[in-house]
Order: sequence, then C-alpha cells, then structure tokens
Amino acid sequence: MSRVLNGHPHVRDETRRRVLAVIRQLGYRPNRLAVGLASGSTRAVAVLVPFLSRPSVVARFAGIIAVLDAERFDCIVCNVETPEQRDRHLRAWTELHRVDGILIVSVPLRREQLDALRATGVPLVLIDVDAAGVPRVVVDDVAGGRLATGHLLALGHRRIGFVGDDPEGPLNSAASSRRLDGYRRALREAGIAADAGLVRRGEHSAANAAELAIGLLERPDPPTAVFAASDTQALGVMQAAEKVGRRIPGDLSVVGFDDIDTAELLGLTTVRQPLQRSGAIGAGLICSLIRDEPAAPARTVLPLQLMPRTTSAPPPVPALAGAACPPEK
Amino acid sequence: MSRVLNGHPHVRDETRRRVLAVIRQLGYRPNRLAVGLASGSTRAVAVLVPFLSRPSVVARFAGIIAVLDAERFDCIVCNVETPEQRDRHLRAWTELHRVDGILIVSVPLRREQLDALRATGVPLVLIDVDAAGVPRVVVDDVAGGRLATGHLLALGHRRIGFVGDDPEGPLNSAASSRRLDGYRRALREAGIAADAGLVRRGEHSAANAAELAIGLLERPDPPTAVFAASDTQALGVMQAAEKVGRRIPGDLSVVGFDDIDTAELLGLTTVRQPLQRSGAIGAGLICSLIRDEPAAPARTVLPLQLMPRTTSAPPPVPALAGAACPPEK
DNA sequence: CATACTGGTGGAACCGGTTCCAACGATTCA
DNA sequence: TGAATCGTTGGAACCGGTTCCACCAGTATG
Repeated sequence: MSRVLNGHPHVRDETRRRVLAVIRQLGYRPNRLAVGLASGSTRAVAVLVPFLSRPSVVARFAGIIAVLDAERFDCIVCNVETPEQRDRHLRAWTELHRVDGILIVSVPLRREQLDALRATGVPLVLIDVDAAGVPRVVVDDVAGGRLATGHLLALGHRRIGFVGDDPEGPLNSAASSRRLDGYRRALREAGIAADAGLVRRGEHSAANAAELAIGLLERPDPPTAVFAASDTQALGVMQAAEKVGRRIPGDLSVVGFDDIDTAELLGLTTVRQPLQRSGAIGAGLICSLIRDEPAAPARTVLPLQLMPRTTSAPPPVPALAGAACPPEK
Repeated sequence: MSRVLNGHPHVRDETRRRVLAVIRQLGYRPNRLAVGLASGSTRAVAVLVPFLSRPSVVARFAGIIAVLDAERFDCIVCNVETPEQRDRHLRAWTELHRVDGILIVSVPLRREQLDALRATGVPLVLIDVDAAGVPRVVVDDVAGGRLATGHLLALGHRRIGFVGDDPEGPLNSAASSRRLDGYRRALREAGIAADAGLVRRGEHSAANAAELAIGLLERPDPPTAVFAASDTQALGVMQAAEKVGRRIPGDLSVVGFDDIDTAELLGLTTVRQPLQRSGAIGAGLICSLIRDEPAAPARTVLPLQLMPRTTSAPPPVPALAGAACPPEK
C-alpha cells in the first residue's frame, strides 16, 4: 500500500488499481504523524513573530507562508506579545523535537536562547534580527535612518524631530534604535547639534506616537519635520499634526519607515524596505537548510529605498527674519 | 521515563531525579510525532484564511491564535488567495489525517467540500461563513448594511452610493453581497427607488474602490454619501473624494464596515463587527469540540455596532432650490 | 534444460513514544 | 506469621506508517 501511494515503480497496474479501490472503499486516510515518524520528518516549520497585528509583520509573514506553502511545508505560527510568551515557545522548541525548521522574525533573543536553539540542531533562520553565526536576512537600519533624515535635510529642514520605539520596551527589536542612530549621524554630518528634546520614544502604536508628537509640536521651538521610525508611528504623527492644526507638508513634514500599504494610500513619504520579500527569502533559506543544500549565506542584506510622496516638503519660510533661510540655489 | 516526564504519581523521588539527570546529560528531547502517534492526538489545529494581508482577516486571525496558544494547540496556517489553493488544502485535509481540528475563516465552500470535510470526522468550525449544520460564528451582514445605510438616511441623505466586492470574484465571501442587500432594503423602506447606477462592485482593494468611487462621483447626479462594504474600500472612497476635490464630510459622507484599526485612526464612520472576538470564539469552539465537550452552539451571531465618527454628516444644502430639503426638526 | 536475472509482492523490523500488565519488595491487616 | 495491599518498576504491546529483505513466478542467458 505504501508502494502504490508513493508512486513506487515495480507495481503491477492491476494491483495498483485494486489497492486504490480498497482505499477508497474503506475511506482510508494515512496518518500524518505515523508518516512523519516513520520517514523522519515533520514537513513543518515553526515561525515566531511578534505583534502579528502590525502591518509590517503581517507583510513579512505573508511572504513566509507563501513560500512555505509552495514548498509544501506546514507553517506553525507562534505570535508573541510578551517576553514570557517568547520564552515559553523557545523553551518548548528546545525541549521537544517538533519541527524541521525554525524561523524567527523581529524577536530579540538572548544569547543563551540562541545557543540552546542551535544546540538542538534544528535549522534556524532569522529575519530582521541580526545575530552573528546564524543565517539571517536584514536591512541596514542605520542607513535607513540616514536616508530619511537626509531627505529632510536636503529639503532644507534644520529642526527635525524623531519618534520611535522605547528602547526599554520588553519585546522591541533594536531596529528603531538603529534608525535613531542613523538620524543622529545624519544630523551630525550636516553640522546640526543634537537636541535631545526633539527625540521622543515610547510604545509602538499610532495613538501613542500621536501623543509623543504633540509633545514635540507644542514646544516653543517645534520641529519643522519629524522622522518616525515606522509608518504606524508616522500615521500617529500625522494625526497629531491635524489635531493641533498643523498642515502637512506645509507646516510639518513627516517621513516614515517600512512602506506599509496605508503609507501609499495616504501619500506618506517613507523609507521602503522589502517586507514581504524578507519573509520570502527567509522562508526560502530555511527550506534549503532543511534539504541540506549548500550553505546559505550567513547574512543577507536587503536594499532600502526612499519613497518621496506628499508628506514631505521644504520647511515653511520663517515669518520674521530668522536665522537660516532656505537655500536659494 | 514517560512516567516521570508526564508527572505520574507512583514514582520514587530519587528515581525521578536520576531519570531527569540522565535526560539532561543525554540531551534527550522527546519526539513530538512519536508522542502524538502513541497518544493519538496531534495537538494541532489547521486554520484556513483567505487574503491574510487584509486587516480584517488579520484581526480575526489574531483572535484565533491567541486562544489556540493559550490552549496549547499548534496553529497551522493556510493562507489562500485562489480557489485552486483552497481546493488543494481542503483535499489534503480530507486525504490525510493531520490535525485535531479545522477552522475555516471567510472562505466560501462548495457543499461537496463541506461534506467531504465532515465525513472525515475531524471537528470543524466556520467563522464568517454560514453553512447549515456546522458550528459557525457569524454576524448579520444584512442588518449591518441596513445599519450603515440607515445612518446615512437619518442624516438626510437621499442619494447614497454603494461600493463593494464583485460577486463573481473567485474567493469572495457572500458578506459583501449581503451588506448590499441590507443597503437596498434600507433604501426601499425609506421609499427611495433603487438606482443601479449608484451600485459599484469590483475587486477588493482600496485602489480599485477608489476607481469605482470616482465613477460614482463623476456622474452628473453624484451621490452625497457612499456606503462601502469594508473599511478598506471606504478608505479608497475617501482617497477618491480627495482626488476629485470633494470634502469629507462636507460634500460627501462615507461609511465603512469592519472597524479596522485605521478606521479609528482616520475617524471613519463604520459598522463595527467584533473581528478579533469572532476568531477567539471560533477557536474556543474548536477546542471544546476537540475535547468532546457538550455540543457547541450551531450558530453564534455576534453583534454589530454603528460607530459614528467624522466622515459622515448631513448632505450639503443644495445650491439652488432642490427637491428635498434637510429635515428641520 | 539448469541458472541467473527481473518485476512484483508479502512480511518483519523499525520510527519513538504511551499505556497497560505483571512482578517485585515493603507494609498493613487479620 | 501468613495473606492482602500498596507503591514502584521493568517490559511487552501498540500507535500507523516506511523501508528493507526474502521470496515468488516468469523471462533472458549459457
């Protein structure tokens, strides 16, 4: 029976037909667990994602499952919203052999967790997490931060605010902080002194980003532009601007990061990273690792691209003679 | 060893310690497949979702995995974007016994597929799909359509457009059409003749909805309000309004459906359905079915709620003496 | 015509656990 | 003191497949 189901050669045609008939008649259905146990593979990949409801994560995830589906792997999703959940899943994976491969997306790991995972011998790929020694697909967030800030500088902005994730947030990846690094570096290179008051960080949600932005806009010397470390936060900034009566981009320019669907819809200027593609590439890597194919590249860096849209423009001309005038070209 | 791992009683303390020591020393990890095979359960639930990138689907899905995770079930996701993908997965499930339960979200099934699935004896729950004889959790979309349209009528609108899904779309659930039914019914009850020219249906995306809306707005007798069968489409309508220079809600009112995150962010008036909760309830049902607990209710209907926000207002006062005047109260 | 292949088939061993039964020594009870 | 009971443990059977080996009849070879 195994022979006919798995398309072995050396089976007489009549026998095959007879077996198939019996299978149909009995309503026989192979048991996936038994198949896996006997053949030694689960045909399943586990995926660890944080905050699955965030659009950027969804986009990555969509890329992942598309590839896994095409490769005929089951995809077991584990969404984590707290460090405890993360730890529970990671522990479960190290203590129980259950999948052929593991994919971790945007979840910061402790060194020991990574080591424990690697010790199990199960293929592992990271997406949007940069840890030496593990195949991973990432972008250069520092460069991204410079790209966004550089764009605003080129438009003539001198006071540029930043809104991003709280570095102390329990499950925050380091991406936001790296983008902040890029922002700082761009300012320094432009010869602009860092103003800590223009940097606001907090929980990653549009609503909270809006509050942070209001804090910026209500300063006596508000910024003329804000770089938000994610599009979601940029939307919050836009909402805040509307609330306090600032026009975009007339009074305030806003630049985001990620290029989620809504960004294009609303004309948000942003730094595009290939979210879906990062998932697809990571999934492809894990599949080839499972198949024992030639060593995967240790570190795949995806390109970033500035998407200038309608939320960024030159700063307003100062009402009274100010210090700096827009360049005249 | 099985005894000590599974916390059996009747194991001497010293033995337990000794076994645990050996386990640690050998780096022994139980094999999930063997456990499942021997104990007769996979501890896994398969979830079929369409167009996982849509926010409303993501919200439902988030509710599902939260519950499955809490109940310690693995969640195997199958995202389908074409009927072929759907059929492939359904066939795989009927031909191979692999999960303890199946959850189907917003995917229309043929009667025969449903029957084949039920014939396998695997517990099955539907979310946002209404098929007799299967436990399902749904909302009353017709009532939802009336709710939205009724809101616009109450504001004084007489010419109300509709933008929704193409009923011929390969994988479109019937929800959009039922909302259209509700829209029509509300108009009829208000004594307004149906105008087929005000009903536009097409592919479900904001961009396409924008095109459909432009078709409406460029008519010689454009509507003063549009009911979109989903928030995504409502966003498209808003975008279209902006493009052709109509102000919202001054010139045009817009009402959506679902209440996705962005709706609140942008102040979109919409009909709220408990998306996340629908997923959570469905997942809870499948868990209790797997546990052979008392019969689940055959049909759970979740409540709808109108969320009036800033995109709906009374229609503009006709420039010249028109037929109908806004009610004076 | 005996011998060496070959396609085709049945059956045992095995994958790695769980579960149940039998057997054991130590208590407890009569 | 002997029998019944209990806690504890080893071991066999089993879950439902895959894989490999042995064996069959029939054909090509010497």
